[in-house]
Amino acid sequence: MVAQAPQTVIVRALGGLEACARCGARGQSVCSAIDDADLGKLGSIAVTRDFARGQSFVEEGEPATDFFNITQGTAKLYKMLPDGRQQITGFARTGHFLGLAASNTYGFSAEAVEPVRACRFSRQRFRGLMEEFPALERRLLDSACHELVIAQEHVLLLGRKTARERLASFLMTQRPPAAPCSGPGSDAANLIHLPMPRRDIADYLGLTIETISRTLGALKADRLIAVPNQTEVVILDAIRLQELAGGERE
Amino acid sequence: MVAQAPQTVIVRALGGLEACARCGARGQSVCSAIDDADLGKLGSIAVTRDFARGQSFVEEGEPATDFFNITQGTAKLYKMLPDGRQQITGFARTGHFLGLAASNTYGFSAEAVEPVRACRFSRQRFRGLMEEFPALERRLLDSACHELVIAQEHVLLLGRKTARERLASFLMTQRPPAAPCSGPGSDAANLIHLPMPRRDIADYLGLTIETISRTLGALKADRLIAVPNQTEVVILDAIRLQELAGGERE
DNA sequence: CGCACACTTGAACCCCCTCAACCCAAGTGG
DNA sequence: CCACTTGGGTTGAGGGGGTTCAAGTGTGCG
Repeated sequence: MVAQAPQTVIVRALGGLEACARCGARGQSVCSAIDDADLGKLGSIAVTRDFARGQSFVEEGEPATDFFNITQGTAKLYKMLPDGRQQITGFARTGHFLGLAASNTYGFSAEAVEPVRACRFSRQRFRGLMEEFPALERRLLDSACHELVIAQEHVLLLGRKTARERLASFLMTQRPPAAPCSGPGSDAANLIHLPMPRRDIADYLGLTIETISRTLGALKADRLIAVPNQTEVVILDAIRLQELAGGERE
Repeated sequence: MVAQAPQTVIVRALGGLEACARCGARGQSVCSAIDDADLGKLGSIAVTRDFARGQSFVEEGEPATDFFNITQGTAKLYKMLPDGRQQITGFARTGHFLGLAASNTYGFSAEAVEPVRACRFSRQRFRGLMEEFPALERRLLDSACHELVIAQEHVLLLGRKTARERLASFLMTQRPPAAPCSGPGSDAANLIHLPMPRRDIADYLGLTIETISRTLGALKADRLIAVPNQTEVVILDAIRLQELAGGERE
């Protein structure tokens, strides 16, 4: 059962003609495949929804009725085993397109790890739009290929990297995207915000929370990173951390 | 550098008009998106190649110039770390479409684990065909989504399953596809041929060859499987093996 | 026969897990 | 204002699943 937000949380089905044009996430998402003139058609089938931290909006095994596009916040995508073991397959941030599935049911669950705003599209209507705008389909294929590459990198991490290397890899991928205005030595690129708890980092890296804690401590002791508080990490030596992430034996 | 087959091994650029129509892999591959009348156009840009066991035909990091479609045999797709650690991301069999990449370089390597025959398509020309036949692009998107689901299942396996569960999962996925004529209790569905050596199974499951050997022995001792020879496994108790693969604690 | 190669088996080790205690900050209520 | 609770994070001690290292066992092939 997909958790439903209370009716009051439905933000707006209104303003379909403008919502998309004003959307800050547009440039980072598949929606940019549709140009301004036709944006109304996209807006008319989109419903904006807000999800509180901990709220889930896709459940593995349920009928795959909708696509989602994250416009704000972070969600975790995960699979579970019957005895409760959890594996997070990825974190979805602004611009991430969700809901591609091979069958008629979702193959994963999605839950907000910090407040999330997302556009929901009926699968059926979105498919209609794809027929009308081939560029949208092309963009979706690109997106799927990109996710495939990420997933294969994740497979390498889980299958062959040590705890230290996994954490280094994770931190490198969590670096904020380089702002075009900032120089290469910018500090901003080395400040990492971690909206998710240790439990989720562990479930993403195939480790336990204790190992996350200890390994963070070890990286800190080696002066590769600093940990000012629980939700932030500063990269002190990006070069060595990158080598570690890449699996170079030290 | 992509290993080149000797010139003599190029099978035929001839018969483009008929090769695809007679291709046994057509029904299982993306090529079925193109109907008989237009099949010549597909054939005209396809080159059939044979690769011997151990020969590699895609190298991680090299420019992604081609797509491949496996029409016979089995190839392993893998990534490597600088110190030689290897992680196999999947085995490509008949009908598997290869070469989707996010960037202009391949994100993985491919090597034949048994003699492979494949169709090679220039990326550029194949893109042209996609413009002409939207059904081909749709089919490719479906294929990418399917691979994504497989990859996420692989992530779950590597992140959270025990060696026993990993091997059980692997064996269940290696079962031959159910032949439509055979009944449900058919023995054929329980006879597994493993063309790849233990080393490759280990590198796929994130384990070592010793653990593969020992765990196969344990499953055999528990009467879940039989191992008549090195390349074959017989599933004796599909139900319990499936439970084990699914992560039910015993 | 003898070599090569893949696989199996055994013993010791180690990285990470498990279990448990502890810390700390943020409520909550009297 | 402080006692109490709660939940996330850290730290410590001990154990175990899988690795490592090493030897042994086929098995095909010249």
